[in-house]
Amino acid sequence: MPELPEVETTRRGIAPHLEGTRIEQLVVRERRLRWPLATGMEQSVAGARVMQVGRRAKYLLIGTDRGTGLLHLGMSGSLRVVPAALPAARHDHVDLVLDSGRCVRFNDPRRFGSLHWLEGDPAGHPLLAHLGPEPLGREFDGEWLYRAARGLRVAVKPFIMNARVVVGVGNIYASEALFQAGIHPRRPAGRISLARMQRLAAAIREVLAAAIDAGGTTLRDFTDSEGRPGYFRQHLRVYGRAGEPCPGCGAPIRQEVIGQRASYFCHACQR
DNA sequence: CCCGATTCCTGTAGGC
DNA sequence: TGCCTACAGGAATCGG
Repeated sequence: MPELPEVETTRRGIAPHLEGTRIEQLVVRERRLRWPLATGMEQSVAGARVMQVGRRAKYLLIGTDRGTGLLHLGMSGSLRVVPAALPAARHDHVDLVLDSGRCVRFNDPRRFGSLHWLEGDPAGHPLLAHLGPEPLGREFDGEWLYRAARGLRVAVKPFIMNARVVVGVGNIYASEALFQAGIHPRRPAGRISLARMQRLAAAIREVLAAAIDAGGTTLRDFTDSEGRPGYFRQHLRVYGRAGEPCPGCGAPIRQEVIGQRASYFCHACQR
């Protein structure tokens, strides 16, 4: 399930293969992704030289001399760097065929991913324009969270998963960060003190940074650009551990649905 | 504006 | 063993 650490792991894996190369061809086998691929995208992309591979929220931005590829992995998407001649497998929807003889291959069984080709400033695109700060960036801190939460009654877990508040925090890391901060996931966001929001912001940063260091979390699908899983799963303290003892106090970890998402927490340690 | 519910999709796990 | 159903989840969008 690609969240920010998995997308960043993917970015780091593909960037050295893409930067400085030319995209000879865009091969599309399936246009029906989260949004249908624009007709004519193949013609727009062919021949573009990749300048840099960036990331904003969970989007990868492939910056070229003639436009920007905006790619989202959805929840089951992955990118792999493979020889261009390797036969495509099931769910291999798109190839970026490079002049190096390799290609970057997008596989996505559930097709929640997306690919757009942007000409002009990517930041102005509707999908990017209203995003909140990067959790590992300078403008994100407890004060930001505290201010954003004024007057809100929504539970803090969906609050931190809202991309207008802060980007990149998905279901797994939301549960982990709230556990680390000692905050109950159902607590109304607007009823959390500044001091506790500072703990929460620190926890979000720490959890995400540690997950990036581990190459992301592989629950089922996720692999990096060379097909390897991430190793953060073994560091998860509450996610997916319903009934197991809390690492803090030993009480059983609870699983409840909050905001239509499975949430894991310790009723004793998180208030 | 706020917020909960719904929607897209398919592989997998669990129940019987 | 095999069938059927429920569930997983990012995030846009809808409805109240």
